[in-house]
Amino acid sequence: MKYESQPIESKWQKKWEETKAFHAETGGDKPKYYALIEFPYPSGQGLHIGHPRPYTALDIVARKRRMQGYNVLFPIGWDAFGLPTENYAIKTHTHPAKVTHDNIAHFTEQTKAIGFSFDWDREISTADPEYYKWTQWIFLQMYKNGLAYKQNMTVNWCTSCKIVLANEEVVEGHCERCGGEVIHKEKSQWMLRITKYAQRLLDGLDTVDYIERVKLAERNWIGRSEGAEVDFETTAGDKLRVYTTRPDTLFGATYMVMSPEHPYIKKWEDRLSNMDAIRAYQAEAARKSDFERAELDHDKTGVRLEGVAAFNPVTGREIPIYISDYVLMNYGTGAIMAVPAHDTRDWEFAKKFGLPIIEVVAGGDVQNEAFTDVATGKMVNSGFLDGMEVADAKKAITAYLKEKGIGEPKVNYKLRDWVFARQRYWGEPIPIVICPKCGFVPLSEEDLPLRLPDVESYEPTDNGESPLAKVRDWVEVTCPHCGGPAERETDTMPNWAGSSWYFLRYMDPHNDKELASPEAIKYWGQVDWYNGGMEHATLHMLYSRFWNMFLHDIGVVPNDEPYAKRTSHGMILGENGEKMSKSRGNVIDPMVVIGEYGADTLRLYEMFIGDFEKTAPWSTAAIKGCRRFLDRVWTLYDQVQPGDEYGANVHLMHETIKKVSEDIENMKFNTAIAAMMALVNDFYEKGCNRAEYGTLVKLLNPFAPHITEELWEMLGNKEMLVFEPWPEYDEAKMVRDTVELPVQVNGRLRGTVTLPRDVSREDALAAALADDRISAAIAGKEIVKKIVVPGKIINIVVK
RNA sequence: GCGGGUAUGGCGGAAUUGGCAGACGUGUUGGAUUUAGGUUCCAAUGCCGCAUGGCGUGCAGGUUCAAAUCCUGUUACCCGCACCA
Repeated sequence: MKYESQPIESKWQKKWEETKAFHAETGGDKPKYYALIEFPYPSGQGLHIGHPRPYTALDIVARKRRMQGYNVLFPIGWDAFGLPTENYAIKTHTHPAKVTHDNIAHFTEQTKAIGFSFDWDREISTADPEYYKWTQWIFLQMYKNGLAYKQNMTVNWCTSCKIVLANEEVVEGHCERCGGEVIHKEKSQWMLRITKYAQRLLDGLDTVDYIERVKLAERNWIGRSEGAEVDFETTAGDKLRVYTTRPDTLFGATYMVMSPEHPYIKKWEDRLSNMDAIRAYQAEAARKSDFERAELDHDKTGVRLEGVAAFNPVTGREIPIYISDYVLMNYGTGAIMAVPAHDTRDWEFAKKFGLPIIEVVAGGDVQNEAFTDVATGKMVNSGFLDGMEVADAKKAITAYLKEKGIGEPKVNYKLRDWVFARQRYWGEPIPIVICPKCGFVPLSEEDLPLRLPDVESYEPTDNGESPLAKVRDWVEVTCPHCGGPAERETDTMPNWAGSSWYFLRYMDPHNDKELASPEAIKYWGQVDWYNGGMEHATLHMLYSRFWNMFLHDIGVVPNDEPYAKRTSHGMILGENGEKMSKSRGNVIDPMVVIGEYGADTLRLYEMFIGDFEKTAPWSTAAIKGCRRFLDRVWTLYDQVQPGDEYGANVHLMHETIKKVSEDIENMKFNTAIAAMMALVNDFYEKGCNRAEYGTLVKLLNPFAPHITEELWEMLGNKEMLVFEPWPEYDEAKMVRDTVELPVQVNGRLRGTVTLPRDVSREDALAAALADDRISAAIAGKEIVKKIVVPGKIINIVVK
């Protein structure tokens, strides 16, 4: 009988669905296990060939855990709000809700065809009012706790999407989504105070099991630095405060630079004689996009303030003040002390403007290049710091500044507050009313969800207002506080909102009283294994950890950290090694692959394609090998001999069980499959019995669940394979009686000898010397050294 | 510029407490089956050489009985972040 994937796959998918084989009940005696994949954005293109890679990987883990006796939660849902859907809706004049509904239906059908063991009873969608009710609820709690605030600020404005972007969404001065140019714009925006959690987000990384590159990406993004804030007295009679990580170089500060947006410019207006030039520079800086700033690379520009200067607090010397756009208003204090001898940017600026460069750390040639090495070098030209190492000088100067009241130690973070508003329709409405009398008034919790109104047009407005602003009968409300006329907030939440807490909703998805019951939250606890793309290491991961920490603080969740373990998969590239895209014409459709080879082959190949963590090019040739392997497993059934215990293959059986079991835990899916292939090759050579074949079927089940269920049934089993116990191995049974030892002469392989496992060193050596090839290789030479590594190798050194 | 990663046959990739380099798959070649193609099966397959043998893990050194693996230097490519003081 020939292996035909299609009827087998339909049969078992139907059976799993009918018996609710993968439904997870909250509670019970079994230990719990929560495996999570990043829920997909249901785009119009349908499932991408990249989706099944991480899904299959965690499906393997989930299926193995069930066989190991765990109560497994492996849920699926839809990250349904977002811009592409809205843009498609505009283009086709279809309601985004309809577009989303259709896309989800399409994704569901495709996803189900691959045979993942998701609990479909827990399916969620972030665009469902029953879901976003709780997204809004969390926002209200943040508002009440002072973590949500509205502020007029410079924002990243995508000129193409007509939308404000978070810093995280700007890539090289361009919109992450559409590639349009991003410029700066003043706008009043809702913000979330993630910076308040900067240190906790950093410290928490020490308590979780994330792959190192994810931790690194998060640490770099948070960007903690230690230094000091120092006050410089000015000729205006006030003090200009700077932040520096190198207080040790204070004696070398020969000028100061303020950001063009620094408020002191307004304050000093009357004293400044060159306000025209200053204003012109400010206007120029404001107009510049991030992209233009990056393009200019390191060509420094600036204007000197005429009329106000500062005094170096340790030398007492008068030093000039400049404004320049290389100093950013939103980091530190918006002003710096410039030490050209020991900072590359300051050095470039000083060279261009002819400013003095004073060496304070010996070891470099500061007239030719800034010397920034802090590990070597001693302090010079620095008064009481002279002769000290940099590290000691830092401590000494910081203590001195504190004592004199001119500075103090300070920690800074690159992390910025989260711009939590989009001028778009297809997102969660922000549940706030703006009242002329009472200011911001949050909706009461009973009024949630605040539903999106039905509208005719979703076009963004040219002035940057949300399309919701045009829906007057929705916007105009009475103030919940004073009863007077008021308006709703018309901005919506960014689409990171819904995904920041979805792992909690899965625990109790149909609860209409709470975001999830305390019992469910307590039972499922942390996500045990969360896998997702590297591109989310700094965005989604930080946002959702932040929300979870907040929910922990207000007593909703028991754990500070939501994810116990985080791993990341590599992208699947086109056959030509380039990223898959329509324009490159190298797109592989997973549904076509399933039609040709079956879902089990697709799953197997995506796991076999290479190291799970690395990118891998698709190969139409190589996938055939996986289908061939399944054909061979299928055909082998007819040759199975009777036998309830492992027979001739007993050593290899235990070795393979160990290898597959461990490889799954270490995400080495490719070598797990290779081991099973080698086992099947061995079966074809030596034959196999029922016990051996049954174990192969079990080991292969998480990878290729349909064919293995069918074979399991053919073997006469009544129960589904899904809950069969995972095979166990015994190290003792892996030991063979004899070992084959390689024999080297002078480090070169000259032969092998087969010896009893526990042979003595002397006997092993004697056997090696008795070998014809070995004796020929050492003939007429003096043996200098004999090395015998038991069980590994023999090496004879001759001269 | 800073941070991280990678480099192994024609191709994807194995092998890391230093111990037979190239598992597994693909591709290729030859053979069997077949009217033929496809499928399946058998054999070979790192490179040079008829062969004994020699050479081989980006490159150049080093440590060691023994190095893809450790050390020093260097090159190329990929991915983050990017004027963060």
